[in-house]
Amino acid sequence: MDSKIINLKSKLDIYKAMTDGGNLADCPVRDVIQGLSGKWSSLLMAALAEQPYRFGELRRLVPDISQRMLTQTLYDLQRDGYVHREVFPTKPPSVEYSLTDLGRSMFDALQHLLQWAEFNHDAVRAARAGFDATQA
Amino acid sequence: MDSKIINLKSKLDIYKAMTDGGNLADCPVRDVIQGLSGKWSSLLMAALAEQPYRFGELRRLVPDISQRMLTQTLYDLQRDGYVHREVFPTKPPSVEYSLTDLGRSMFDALQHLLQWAEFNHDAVRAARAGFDATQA
DNA sequence: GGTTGGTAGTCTCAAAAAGAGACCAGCACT
DNA sequence: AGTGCTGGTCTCTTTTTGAGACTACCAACC
Repeated sequence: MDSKIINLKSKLDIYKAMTDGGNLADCPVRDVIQGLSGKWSSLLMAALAEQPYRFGELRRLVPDISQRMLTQTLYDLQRDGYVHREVFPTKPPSVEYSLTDLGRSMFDALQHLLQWAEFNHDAVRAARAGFDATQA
Repeated sequence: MDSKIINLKSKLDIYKAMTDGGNLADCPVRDVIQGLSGKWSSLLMAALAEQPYRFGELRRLVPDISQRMLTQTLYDLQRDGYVHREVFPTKPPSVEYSLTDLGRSMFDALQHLLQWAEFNHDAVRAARAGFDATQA
């Protein structure tokens, strides 16, 4: 009887230890990553890493983003300290977005993933095709 | 008269050149990144990078994921070739998920970003607090 | 032999997020 | 006066996500 109880107990302990020890569920990483895991975040970071852009330029540069999502994603990136927003009081006032130091630092890390993606997208596409074939 | 037309034209050309030349909107990177930009993808990758897990183990390991999203995210990761799914015909059949070589390769790149996040989450939290203060 | 608990999921419905597109005010050029 | 540019906001619809009930099978327990 006890053997089973011990089994169960040790299992729970293992899970608890994992949750505490692993860096999976504890907030710091997730808290930061969630801000970058949006559909447009990495794309806009890549754009702004190249050079500063104005709102309308970004909209034209990424034609399939809606104004609403562009506004909101830039707002989120600004809030997290990656992007600097500067308003110029020209006749039609223009707004320029640029990376902060923190943003550039983060983009350096993100860059690895982007390069991996560029390099291995054939492998991923092949995997998808193969998977879909076996499922059909 | 012509000067303005030329201005407009050159502007359009610039945008066009950007769209073609930049790696922002062209699909290869986006196609791959979108698969990783889900809310749970990087978290599950981190878990499986540590060791293989079974379905129920992952569910307990990440308590705030719903079964639906766990099923679907694992499915997507498997489809993109990052995760291997193996069914063991035990009495209650168990399913083990593990990283493929492609998955490990991708996680190496992702790891940079995760480490950056762990290292800089104080700066990000500070930026958020400061931003929220000025907006209030 | 009926209850409980473990396996890995699916199904349905509500809530949240994203996309599409109208609308705004102000100014410049025609 | 009409058109187009600036950077947005507002509303409506569609998609995605989350919460949780439900399936089916088996094993142990009472």
